[in-house]
Amino acid sequence: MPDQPRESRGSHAGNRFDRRRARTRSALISAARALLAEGAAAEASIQEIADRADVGFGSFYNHFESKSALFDTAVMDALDEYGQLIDAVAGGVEDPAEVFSASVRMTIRMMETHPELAQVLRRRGIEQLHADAGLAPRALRDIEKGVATGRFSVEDPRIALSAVGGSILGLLQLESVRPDISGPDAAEQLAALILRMLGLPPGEAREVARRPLPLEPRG
Amino acid sequence: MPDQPRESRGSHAGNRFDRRRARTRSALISAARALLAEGAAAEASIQEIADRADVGFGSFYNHFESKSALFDTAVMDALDEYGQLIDAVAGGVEDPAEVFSASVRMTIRMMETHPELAQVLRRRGIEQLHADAGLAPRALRDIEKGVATGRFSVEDPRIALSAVGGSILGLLQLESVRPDISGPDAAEQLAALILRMLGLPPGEAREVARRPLPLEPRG
DNA sequence: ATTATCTATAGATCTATAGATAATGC
DNA sequence: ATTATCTATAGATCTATAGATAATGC
Repeated sequence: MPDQPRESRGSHAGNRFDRRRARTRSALISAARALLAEGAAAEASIQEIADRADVGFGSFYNHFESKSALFDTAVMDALDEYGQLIDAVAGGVEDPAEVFSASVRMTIRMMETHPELAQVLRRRGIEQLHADAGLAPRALRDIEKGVATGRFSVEDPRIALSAVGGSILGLLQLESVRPDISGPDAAEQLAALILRMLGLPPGEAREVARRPLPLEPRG
Repeated sequence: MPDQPRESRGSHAGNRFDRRRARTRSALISAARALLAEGAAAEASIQEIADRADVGFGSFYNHFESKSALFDTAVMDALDEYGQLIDAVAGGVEDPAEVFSASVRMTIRMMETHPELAQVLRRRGIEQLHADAGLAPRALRDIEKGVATGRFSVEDPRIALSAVGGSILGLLQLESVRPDISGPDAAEQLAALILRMLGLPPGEAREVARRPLPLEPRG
């Protein structure tokens, strides 16, 4: 079991020991994220990870019990960051249709604005599609809200969540293998498809999908 | 490089040598498929795979150059079988909307009728979503056909394919983590959502999604 | 005689840990 | 004095191959 610092605080709190510790840990997570994004995670040895992080080999075990523990943490870390980016764009929006539209467009554009994050999402997102924490519960809540207000029309919101989330990951995959298909246009098309799926009339779906984004993505 | 049999024919053709060879190869692929379905593929050693296949360790190298070559083959093999099952159900259907409806419902029900196949599809399907062979080109063709006849309304058929395929994988994932959500009802709901996404009016989407399947799945 | 399979093993990793070193706290 | 990091390494895999064995062809 990795040692715990005497007091656990935010990453930049504590004394110099704590900060150094946090830096090492963060370097390992960053290296793991990069490997995840490259698809090289499965083959990477702990030695390679430590080298990438520019950290002594033994330090690994100060922070993680095993490789898979590190990669699990790195996935959660990436999805947390993803959630924050989405919140920054869609957080204050009232209309559930616009929330989804903005989230979808933002996510697809991440292939260019945040490529590493987008690759992690593409490769590992489906496993987290129904997690009890993170983005999924909020998306579910937004679907239910849309149903309650009559804007959406779906029977089981969890099924709709699966379909919405899966279709986003599908387009990330497409853009990943066909780099010629990309950019705002593909994102708007998908947003319109998803809004139709959720029950908006085609014309309205299209209109919402083309509204200006509430905030440009901030990196 | 694994040796080639003197003549390559179908799996049951040739002399007894060829058949024995084919049996060993097939046992390795089956073991790999089972491991893929269990999610244990990443950690499995060649020794474990050979043991599962009830095959001598060295035989592995008669057939595959590496573990990943075997797993790649096993994924293709599973998706081929998947394609055949889908063809059996949707092959003779004319209406593209009904083709998708039947394919979707059949795929979701595979969680019960063909669990191993469904798990492989769930874990590896997204990588094959835009392959040049297999199911993807046929689905793309059906989308284009639907657009040409006015039944579907989408801008870029490849984006629609991503969304359709991804949403199916999303529901497979949901059923995998929440076994209480399953069965024909979930499958019909997703089929209706997908048809709406492709441009059918909600009432019609629902009607098509509930038509009797052209053929019951045959195992 | 030919070919695939099987057994045994050398050599190459790779993981986990022990102990030394460096950085910081008090 | 305390704590994290780093270096070195023992022991445990794991892969790939060589050579023996078993099955089949002709």
